[in-house]
Amino acid sequence: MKGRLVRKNRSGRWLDERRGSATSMDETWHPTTYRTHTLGDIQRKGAELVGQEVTVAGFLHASRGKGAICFADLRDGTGMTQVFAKADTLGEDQLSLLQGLTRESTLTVTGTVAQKRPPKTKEGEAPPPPAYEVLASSISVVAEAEAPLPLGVTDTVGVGLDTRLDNRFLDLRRAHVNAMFRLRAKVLQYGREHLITEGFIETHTPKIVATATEGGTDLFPMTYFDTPAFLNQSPQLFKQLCMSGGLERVFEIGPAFRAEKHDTYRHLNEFISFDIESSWSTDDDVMGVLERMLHHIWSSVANDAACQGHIQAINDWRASQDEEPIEVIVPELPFPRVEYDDAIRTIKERGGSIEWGDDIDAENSDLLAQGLPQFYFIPRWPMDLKPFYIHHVEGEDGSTGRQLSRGFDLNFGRDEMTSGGQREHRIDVLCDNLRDMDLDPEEFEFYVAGFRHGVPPHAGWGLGVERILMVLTGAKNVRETVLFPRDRRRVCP
RNA sequence: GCCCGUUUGGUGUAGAGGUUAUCAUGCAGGAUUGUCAUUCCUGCGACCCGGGUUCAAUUCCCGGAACGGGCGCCA
Repeated sequence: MKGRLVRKNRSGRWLDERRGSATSMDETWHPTTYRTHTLGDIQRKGAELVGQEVTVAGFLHASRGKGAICFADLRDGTGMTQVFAKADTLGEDQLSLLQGLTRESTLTVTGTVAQKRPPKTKEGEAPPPPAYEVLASSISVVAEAEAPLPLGVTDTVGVGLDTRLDNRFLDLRRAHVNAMFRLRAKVLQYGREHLITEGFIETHTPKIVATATEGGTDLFPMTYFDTPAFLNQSPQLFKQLCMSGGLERVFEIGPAFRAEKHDTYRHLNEFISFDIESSWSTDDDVMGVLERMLHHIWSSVANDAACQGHIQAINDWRASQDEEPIEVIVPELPFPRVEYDDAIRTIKERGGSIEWGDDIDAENSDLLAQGLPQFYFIPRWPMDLKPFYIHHVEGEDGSTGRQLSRGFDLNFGRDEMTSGGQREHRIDVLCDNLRDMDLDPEEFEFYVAGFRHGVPPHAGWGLGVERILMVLTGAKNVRETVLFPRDRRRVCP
């Protein structure tokens, strides 16, 4: 954070003039029809720009001064810059236009870059590092904002989540909210980057499907021309067909739809699933892929200057809400593995009410997570808790003598991040599994057929992108991590 | 699907069976200012809907709607 350009706000903290910086130093910036420089540029390259004429554009963040001069803070996705206006350089008409402009209006400003006069500081307090401003010679109002705003972008008052989501476009203009989605893009970028280095290729499978549920959840029905169809709950069956097709290692980042009427901090009816499938692999092999990928994401975020800016924006906000700052702690490899058998024993020892063969609910997960501050795997679940496509090895029995599976979960604290496993590639076992779970192999013919003419053993997993973002950003509600979340009640906007 | 809770200006809140309904933010107007989410003055703006109890309901009761939270299930 050396050399940050900061200033103080009313609560006495220094604000980062470059906060929300979108462009890393190594990215290439091309001027557009509307601007020669971003506002972040003015601060970063201010020293060399002094005296030069620039055109900048952005939202009117705040304006001060109704007399002979006016200070207008302009904000774009890369930072903030103050515009200084006085009648003798801007002209009476344009000055009063600027002074009367509503907050959040968009405008372009042409003027000369200058170093700001330093703010008054209390005795003994160090002045902030130099910052730069634009001395306006002309302005052009692009789109005036109606007042009052349904949600004050700079207001100190709190705003309910529902109000925020109803007016998401304004909510997104707030630095810490904007930062969330820039971080989201980075997480996907680094995840993708890692899988490509391990030889995975990106695929897309259909979201409109004819088959009924593969179990465990309800689907959204729809009409596909004259045929009944559904929105897919997971790319599972299709990525397995890719294995049969010899694509070897695939990944997919795409939407999944579940029609469950849940109403919790961690569920959505449309979410982004980050899936992989890998041939000639076991559950243990793909757990390795997962932990290496998460490690890469975390260490990359920790070493990315833009990400640090986003984290800082979130922490500035958290400080104003009296919340502890978040920290990017790179998880150690390998992640702990707590087999289901051991998990049940540990939960019982800690006073949890659970029996072998039960799913591990949220309360019991809290007990299990004690002493596990980071990600941890739970491998080797009972076969009858896992879907029909999960593989098992005869003779691998739990402490009660019941068949174990090659399915695993990855948790963080009480929350499940990932579900995965080695898949059943033996067609006879697969069909038995379907029948055991009261599913009709006939209905899954398109899938079962993929196992009839040779198939490699394979394994994979599906990771909830939103839940990973919650861990990274400290968001307490999954809706915070989605631009336009779809939950039980919300389909608009 | 089950359980619990909330609903007061644009936004976030305080509060009481009879109030001029609190505060902040915002908005409008004015004064001031090389300011720093400026400061000061003046003004504007609200009790979710329907029914009941009562002399009187925004306040109590019932129902509805919207929203929030927890559980189950999952990512």
